[in-house]
Amino acid sequence: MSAKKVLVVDDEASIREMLRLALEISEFECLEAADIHEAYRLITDESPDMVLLDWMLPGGSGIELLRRLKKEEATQALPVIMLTAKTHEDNVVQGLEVGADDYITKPFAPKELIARMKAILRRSSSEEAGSELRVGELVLEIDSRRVMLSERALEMGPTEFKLLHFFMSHPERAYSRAQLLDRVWGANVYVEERTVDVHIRRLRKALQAGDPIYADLIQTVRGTGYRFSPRDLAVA
Amino acid sequence: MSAKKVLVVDDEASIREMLRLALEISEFECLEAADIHEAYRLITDESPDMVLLDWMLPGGSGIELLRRLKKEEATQALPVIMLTAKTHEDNVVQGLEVGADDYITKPFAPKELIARMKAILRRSSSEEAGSELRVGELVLEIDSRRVMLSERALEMGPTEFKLLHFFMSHPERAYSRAQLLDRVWGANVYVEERTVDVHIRRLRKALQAGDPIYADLIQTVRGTGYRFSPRDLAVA
DNA sequence: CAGTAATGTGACATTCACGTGACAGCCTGC
DNA sequence: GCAGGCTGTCACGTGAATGTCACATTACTG
Repeated sequence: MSAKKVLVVDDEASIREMLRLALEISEFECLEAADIHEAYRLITDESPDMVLLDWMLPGGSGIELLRRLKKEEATQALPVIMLTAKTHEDNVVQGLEVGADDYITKPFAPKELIARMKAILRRSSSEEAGSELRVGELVLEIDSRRVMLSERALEMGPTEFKLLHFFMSHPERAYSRAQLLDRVWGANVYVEERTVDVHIRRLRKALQAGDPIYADLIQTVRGTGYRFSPRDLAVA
Repeated sequence: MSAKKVLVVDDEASIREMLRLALEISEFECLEAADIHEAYRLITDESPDMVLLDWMLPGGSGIELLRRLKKEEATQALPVIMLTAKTHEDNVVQGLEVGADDYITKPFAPKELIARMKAILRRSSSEEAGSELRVGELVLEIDSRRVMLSERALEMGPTEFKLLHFFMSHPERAYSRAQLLDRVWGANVYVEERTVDVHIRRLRKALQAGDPIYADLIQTVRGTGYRFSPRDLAVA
């Protein structure tokens, strides 16, 4: 994998310097911009893989840039992490609503930032893989929001679809109920953990209706949670 | 989730005391060391989940310990937060280069320290993902929570999995039943020491089901406890 | 070689996690 | 309004996992 380009947008030179250091240690290529105008130029000229964006910037707050990026087709998919000194929930919510992929409050540990960046890059690179996910005869069509099994459509609710989508994007890995709630239902939603069980049940039922073998794709990991395992399908 | 063990390394008793207080309020288990030698002993004996390390220490500065920890395979992944009174960029950079996960300058708010600790633990526990432990044909897949032996999955309960995980992370070393209870079951859990024997038995049985040779990986050290010894596998 | 302490092992009761069906509230569209 | 799909929660049943014991077996001691 070639080095990823990261654009740092912050008006304080010392912070840019610190980030450059941290990024280069982790083998990212680093671009810097001190204001929105410069940032926008670099984005179009250099097409970085990710943007680290300060909330407060001269010549317009960072969120304006974010809004602009998300409005334009070409830059919509560009991952953005907001950097903010503020901890108020409002800002976080506002940032995420406009489309930031993550936010991190100053001061932060460089390593944590790097970790989040990697997580986001991993996600975005695996998600652009076509508009459908496939496991054996099972095909999840993201755009049409349909699931096909051996040419026949499977019936399932929106939650089961999202759950299956998540599982198919993250195979061979056990997730706790809490993690699933977080990733599928979304954070700051409170529902009982056992609710996951019920939706797992519904999803299994839907898969089973298509082909009994495929229900075994979703395995229970006792004491932990669930796992989607195409690997064991071939064996069976 | 069992309480995380944190080792505090500082020569000033008052600071250790303060940290112990803060940590215990936040439900961390706290170990203390006043010098590098003691710190190193505790790290190998108690294998804490994280180290808070003072920069200036008698008998060698903290950074020397850090360097040592990062050089050795067994302790490389152990998260370290540097505590320092100095604010010079140099030190920070030096600390991060050697591999500290974060640094924090005195005086600091306990709350901030705790917050950073949690952030780092969250990361390290999820970053352990993707990795796997391997001994010969035996592969412990951490993120999928499975144990494979010669491509076939082994059946075992959660406790046996944790036990094996611990053993594979700490090979060639004998542990007493008390130590195993502490590490695998978690501190402040009271069960009979002989219970360990039973789970050892179950684990051996699971390994044996895969390949009889592999049951010998777990050796009895009479009068002491048990040892996981891949070394003797090749010999046999 | 007997005696004793330490460990192996099978069985068992209990606890606990999970599967499952039922149901009430909530939307949405008719 | 009501019909129907979707959701979250609960209660109940079941089987797995756990901890403990009793007894068998093995290793040390003198």
